[in-house]
Amino acid sequence: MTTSTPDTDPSPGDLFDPACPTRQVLDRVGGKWESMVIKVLAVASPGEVRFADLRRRVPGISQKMLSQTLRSLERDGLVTRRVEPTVPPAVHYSLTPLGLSLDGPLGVLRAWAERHVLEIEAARARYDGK
Amino acid sequence: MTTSTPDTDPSPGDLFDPACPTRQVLDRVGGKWESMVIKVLAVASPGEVRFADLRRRVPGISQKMLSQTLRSLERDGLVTRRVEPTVPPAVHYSLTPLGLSLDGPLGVLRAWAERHVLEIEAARARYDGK
DNA sequence: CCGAATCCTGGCTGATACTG
DNA sequence: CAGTATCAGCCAGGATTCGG
Repeated sequence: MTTSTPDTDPSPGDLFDPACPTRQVLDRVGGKWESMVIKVLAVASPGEVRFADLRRRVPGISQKMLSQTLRSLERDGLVTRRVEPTVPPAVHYSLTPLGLSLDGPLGVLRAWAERHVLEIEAARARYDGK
Repeated sequence: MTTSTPDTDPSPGDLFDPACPTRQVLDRVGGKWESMVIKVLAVASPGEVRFADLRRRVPGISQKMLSQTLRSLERDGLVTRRVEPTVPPAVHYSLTPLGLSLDGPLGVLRAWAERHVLEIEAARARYDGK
């Protein structure tokens, strides 16, 4: 309680800023496919993965969503796209150092999720039961 | 599958399971307001916060979204709801131990976001510029 | 093989108004 | 004060088709 007085104003303002870093990252990673693509690329890292391979490794994703996801990740500097000028063209994707560094924090979240998922499901069942 | 052979089959299958723990957590935390509410409650922890206070501390949220967010967090056992039988009624919210434990992993993500947001924005500007 | 373009739908979200 | 109900708009996401 030196200067901060949580009772009056904890001022966690950064989180509410439209340009808040956490907000931006959550918007990115919180999507339906982003985390899966990142994980697949992280597992393959530092190797590259072709579009069709990627699609096979992410069951259920459509071409559209895979393209879209990859483009947004590329835009944010998390993924590198390399086109091989053959016919038909072969496109390879890989994680940038930045993208790879994100896998750590995601891993922490994954670990938490796996450790507590049973409690969550139990709480959910309890809540729904009443 | 005891030996890991990332080249042939990394089998990250758990992530693709509809009941995948990470998926569930991301679906929860990835929402627009969940992370903010959790952070505000974590800052106040172990104290309680009233509905109106909460609303004041999450600028821009509507009553509807706050109610909805709190209910989903309560359902998953992350938040406790305590009703004081006065007139008018006063409702207090607080983080459960489970909810508080989630603030750690979220903190890791926040730290990563703050450390790398400039790189992301730079990459974005670069990508959009071309 | 890669991915862009189009159409379409369900769910999330916000604004407003109402109840206890 | 706390919460619900209703209506309307937007956008992520899926299916399909076409192009390079």
